[in-house]
Amino acid sequence: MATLKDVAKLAGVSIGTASSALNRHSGVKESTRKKVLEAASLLNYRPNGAARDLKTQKTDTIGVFLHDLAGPFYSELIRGIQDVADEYEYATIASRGGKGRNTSWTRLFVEGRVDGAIVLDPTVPDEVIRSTVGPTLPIVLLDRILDVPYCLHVAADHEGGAYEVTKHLLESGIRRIAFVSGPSDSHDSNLRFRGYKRSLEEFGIELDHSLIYRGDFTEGSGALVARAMLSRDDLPGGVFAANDEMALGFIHGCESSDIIVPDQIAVVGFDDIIVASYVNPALTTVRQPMYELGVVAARNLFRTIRGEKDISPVILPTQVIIRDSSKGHVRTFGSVHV
Amino acid sequence: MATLKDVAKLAGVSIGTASSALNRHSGVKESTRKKVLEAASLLNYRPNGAARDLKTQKTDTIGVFLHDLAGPFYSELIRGIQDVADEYEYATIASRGGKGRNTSWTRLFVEGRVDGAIVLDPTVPDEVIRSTVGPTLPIVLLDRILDVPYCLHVAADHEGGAYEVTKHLLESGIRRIAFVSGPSDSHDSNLRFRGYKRSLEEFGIELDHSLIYRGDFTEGSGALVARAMLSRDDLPGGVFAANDEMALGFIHGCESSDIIVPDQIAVVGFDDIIVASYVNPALTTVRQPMYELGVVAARNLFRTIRGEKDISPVILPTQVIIRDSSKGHVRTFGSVHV
DNA sequence: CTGTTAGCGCGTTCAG
DNA sequence: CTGAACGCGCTAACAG
Repeated sequence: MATLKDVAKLAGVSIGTASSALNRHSGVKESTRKKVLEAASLLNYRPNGAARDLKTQKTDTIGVFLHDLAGPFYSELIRGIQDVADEYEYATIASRGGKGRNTSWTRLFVEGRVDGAIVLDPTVPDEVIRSTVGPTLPIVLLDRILDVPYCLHVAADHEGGAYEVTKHLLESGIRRIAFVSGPSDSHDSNLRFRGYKRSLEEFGIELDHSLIYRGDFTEGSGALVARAMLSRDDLPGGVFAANDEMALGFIHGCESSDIIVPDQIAVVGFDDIIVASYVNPALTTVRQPMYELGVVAARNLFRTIRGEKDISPVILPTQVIIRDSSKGHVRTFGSVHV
Repeated sequence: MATLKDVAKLAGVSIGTASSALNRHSGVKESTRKKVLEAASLLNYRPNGAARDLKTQKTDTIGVFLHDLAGPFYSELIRGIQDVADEYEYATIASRGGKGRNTSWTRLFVEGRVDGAIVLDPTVPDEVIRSTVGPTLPIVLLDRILDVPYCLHVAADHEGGAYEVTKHLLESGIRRIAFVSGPSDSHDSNLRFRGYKRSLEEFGIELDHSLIYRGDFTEGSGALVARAMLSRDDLPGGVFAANDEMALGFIHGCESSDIIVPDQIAVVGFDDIIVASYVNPALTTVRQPMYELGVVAARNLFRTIRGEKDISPVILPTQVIIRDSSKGHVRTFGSVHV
C-alpha cells in the first residue's frame, strides 16, 4: 500500500507538504498541490485510517450495537441513526454480540475504535458500559437505564403503550386479560407489564397472578403459552403478549386447538413488526417510532460528542394500532386503524 | 484514558515489560505480571486499537457492506458470516452505504480499518473495489462478478432457481408467462431473466417481449405493473416477478381489480422473504440459502486472509417453494411444499 | 527475565 | 511557501 511518504517522494516534495496539500490546508502553492494530487492518484494512495485515528485521537465513526441485526425493526432504527450520522459526516458501523472473548464491542468501543456508541443489546454487560463510557466515548442506551455521566437515554414509551393497548381491551368489555411476559431481565418487558398493571388498576380489576405467563420473546414460547392456557377451563377474554412474535405464536397455538381469534379470545402484541399486518387475523399491536428513536439517539449522541452537557432522557410516544385480532370495535384516543 | 505508559509507571516496570505481561508473552516473571495486571485494572487500562492496528498492520476485523440492513434476508446472511468470524476470532462490523462523501466503505475499507470485506451493495462502485482489493484486503462479492485477483465470488443460483420456478408454471400448463424484472443494472435480476428465458426455450415457447415488464424491486412497482398488465385484454396465465416484494405488489394490484390469484393468474416471486408465507394467497417463490451464503463467503474470505490462493467461485443451490399463489398442483423435482 | 529503542503512517509544529 | 523533526500508543527486536 502506498504511503504518504511514497507520494511525497514521487511528487518531489516533503512529507509534510504532501500532507498539507492533501488535506486542503491553505498555504500550499497551487502548482505543488497539483503535483501531489497527481502523484497520489497515480500511486492509488489511501490514507491509513489507523495512523490518522492515532494521531487525531478520533475516528469520525459511531458504533451501533444490536443484539440481532434482524428485522425491519432494527433496520428503521439504523436508518434513523445513519441519516443524522451522514449529516454530521460520521460513518456508522453496526455490530452484533458475537460469542468469542474479544469480539465486536470489545474491539470497537473498549479499544476506542469509535467516538460514540448506541446500544440496544442486553448481552452487553452494564459493567462494560460503566467502565468504558466517558467524555471520549459517550453512549446512548436504548434498552436500559444507567445513571452514569455521559450515558444518555432514549426510549419508546413502553409503559404508556402497554397501558393504552390494555385499556383498549378493557374498553372492549374484556375483563380477564392474560399477560405473556418476555425474559424476566428484560427491562422493556417489565415496563410493558407495568403499563398492563396500571390499566387494570384504573379499571378496578385486581391482578390475577394465574393469568401471568412467562415467555422469552420467541414465537415458540407464545405457542407454548397458548397450549398451557387452553388446557385450563377458564379461558380469559384477552391476551396481551409482550411482543408480536409471541402474540403470533399464541394465535397459531389457538388455531391448532380450534379456538377462534378474536371471537373467543382477543390477542394483542407489541412492536408492530411487518408481518403483524399481513397475518390473519391482522394483529393489534403497539408501534414504536423506530426511525425517530434512531434520529433522537444519534442527535443526542452527537450533541454530547460536540461537548454539550446535561442532555435529559427522551421518551418517545408509542401508538396503538388496532386490527382484527382484538375485534377493534372500540376506538381509543391516540390510536389508529390500519 | 490510561495508556500503557501509565500502567508501566504505576507497576514500576518498563513499558516493554508491561506490554509483554499484558499480551501473555512468555518470559515474564509471574510476580511482575501480577503487578502489571493489577496496575492495569486499577487504572482501567484499555489498549488503544488504533495504535495496535498501526503497529501490527492488521485489525482482526472484517466488514460486511450491505445496501440496507433491513430484513431477515440480510440478517441470516450476517448470522452466517458472524458464526465463522467468531470461530476465527475476528470481529464483524456491518455498514450501509450512506450519503456523504467519506462514509462507511470509504472509511472502513478504503482506509484499511478491516482485514477483509464481504459486499452485497450495488451502490459500492466497481472502481472502488478494483482499486482497494488486494492481498492485504481480500473481498468477497455477493452481488456481482469482477475478474480481479483477491476478489472472490459466492452467490445463489439465481438462474437455476428462476429456471425451476418458471418450469413449475409451465408444467402447470401455463404457456403465457410474464416476467417482471428489477432494475436493468441488477445482476441478479438479469440472471433470473436468463433462467426464465431458458425455461421457456426448453418448452419451445418463443419469448414474447410484450410480456416483459420492468420494475424496480419495490412493492409499488409490482402494483404498477399489475395495473398496466390488467388493462390489456390478453391476460397472461402466469407472472414471474424477479423478487417477492414485486410479486406481492402485483397480487395487491390484482385484488384491486378483482382478479383472483391464482385462479385467473398464477404469481411467483423470488427470495422467500418472511411475509411470503403469511400473505394470502401464500406466495410461491425461490429461496436463497442466506445463512449458508454467509458461511461460505466468510470461510472463503478467511482462507484468503490466511494466504490461500485460487479459491474458485461458489454457487449455492436455490430451492423452489411452492405455495398457493401458483396453485401448486404439480410437483417439481427438488422443490418443497411449505 | 527486564529495559531500551525503533518504527508503524500520519498530522503538526517550527525553522528556514 | 516548504522541509525536518516530533509524537500519538503500541509491539517487537535487541541489549543488558
